[in-house]
Amino acid sequence: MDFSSHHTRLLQQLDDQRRRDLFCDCNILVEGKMFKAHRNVLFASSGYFKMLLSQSCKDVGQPTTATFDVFSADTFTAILDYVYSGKLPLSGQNVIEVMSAASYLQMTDVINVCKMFIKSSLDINEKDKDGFFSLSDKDSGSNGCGLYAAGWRSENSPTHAHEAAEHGGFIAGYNYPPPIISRLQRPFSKHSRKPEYVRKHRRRLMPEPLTPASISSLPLGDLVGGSAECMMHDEESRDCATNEEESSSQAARLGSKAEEEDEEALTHSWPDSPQNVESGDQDVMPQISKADELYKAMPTILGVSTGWSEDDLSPVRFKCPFCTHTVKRKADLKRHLRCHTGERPYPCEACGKRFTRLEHLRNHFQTIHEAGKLICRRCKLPVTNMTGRVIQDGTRRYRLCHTCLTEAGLDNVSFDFGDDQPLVLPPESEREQGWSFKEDGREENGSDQPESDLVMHTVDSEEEESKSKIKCVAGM
DNA sequence: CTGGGGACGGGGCCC
DNA sequence: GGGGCCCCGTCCCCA
Repeated sequence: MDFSSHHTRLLQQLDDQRRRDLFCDCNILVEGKMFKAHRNVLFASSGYFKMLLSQSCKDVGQPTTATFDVFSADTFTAILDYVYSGKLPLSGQNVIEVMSAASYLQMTDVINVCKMFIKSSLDINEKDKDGFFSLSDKDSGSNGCGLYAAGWRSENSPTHAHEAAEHGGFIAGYNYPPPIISRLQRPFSKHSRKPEYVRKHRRRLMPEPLTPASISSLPLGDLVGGSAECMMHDEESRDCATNEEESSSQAARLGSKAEEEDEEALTHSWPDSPQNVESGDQDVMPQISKADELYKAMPTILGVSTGWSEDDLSPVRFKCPFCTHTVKRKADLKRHLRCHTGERPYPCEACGKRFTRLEHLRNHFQTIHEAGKLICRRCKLPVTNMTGRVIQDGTRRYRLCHTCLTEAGLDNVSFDFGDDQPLVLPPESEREQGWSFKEDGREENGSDQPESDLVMHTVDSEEEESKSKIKCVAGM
């Protein structure tokens, strides 16, 4: 007896009943469009509905009606289809809104799949050596469109994979329970005006990108608007190309890898794109480069012809797929993408704080840990080693003039910061744990050879001090 | 409560 | 393309 297909058939039956409006006891009104569903199915699929239906459980005999205005009917259609089929039709155009809606509805597995879709589309995550799922053009047919399946996955779910292949997409399988998303990336940028929540809490959020809960609290328009606009030139991508063999193999690999890596991946950085992405949007990006691989993996990042203008003689600008921002250079786009991915490849060895750029790290280190500013922190007057001293306060260093030292009662304290006395770094466990970034296959965080190993150089004379620079042993 | 300053993020652009 | 510099905007802290 084939037990493994039982739940599949059961789900198909329920889906059939839903489509025929049989035994539906829950009405969901989205943007004026009425959806019928079974409350027990919704209850089991969504934390939101679980709460909603729990509160209205006394009225079991009466149909429950829920109204949503925070996402579109199309989005809810995709989600409802997923609930009743385990297959999630994702594309670059709907993934953000689906993820946002899933966050609102507290459907963690859907969020996971969306997150993986985005991550794979970005292809920033290091291509796993043993074949971790990556949505390259080759996989997705240069369209960023895939058919994901999550949940209800049997141990050997060839049915889904096969169906996905038939749909021209591919399958991402999950086993229940899906891992809890701990972090998501911020799909905002300076130019797609950040929601008030993000702007107000940016500093607090920076070490940890948005959580699903926080995303759900964000205005949907901010999530959707930029994305939708950015995907406008993705018309040709609507046709999901097929690659059955790849789809199946990817699905199989993903099924085994996704669950164990998902949580980790969320807290990891998204290192640079893989080296072996093959096909791409050759019409737009004929050159093969590291950045191209990223763009190929996210085919909506394309050169956008904006025409010639007085201010900009360059006929092509590169458009961010997550916001309306365009840049002249691909390298600038690559840099810009970090503000969406949350990638922070440059950790401060002193305090663990991570930065998107080496220059930011350098500035931070010089300012915070190297007492690089030759001004008295207290009176703001210029200070030299002759007129003041360096004070070490934890991992912070700053300068005080002799006057302020006296006033602070620190004039008799010995501050002997010789060259042989490096900044005392906090234990690894106490440092801020953020992204663990890999580049060129080298572990950075917690490894013996970090990418940017900052070495403190304390000098005596100003002349030497001016020469004192942060030494980035590797990567510089 | 408010204004100033520090720290930081991000864009433009040069080398 | 990467590194770096400059500039500006935002947020937070503190007086």
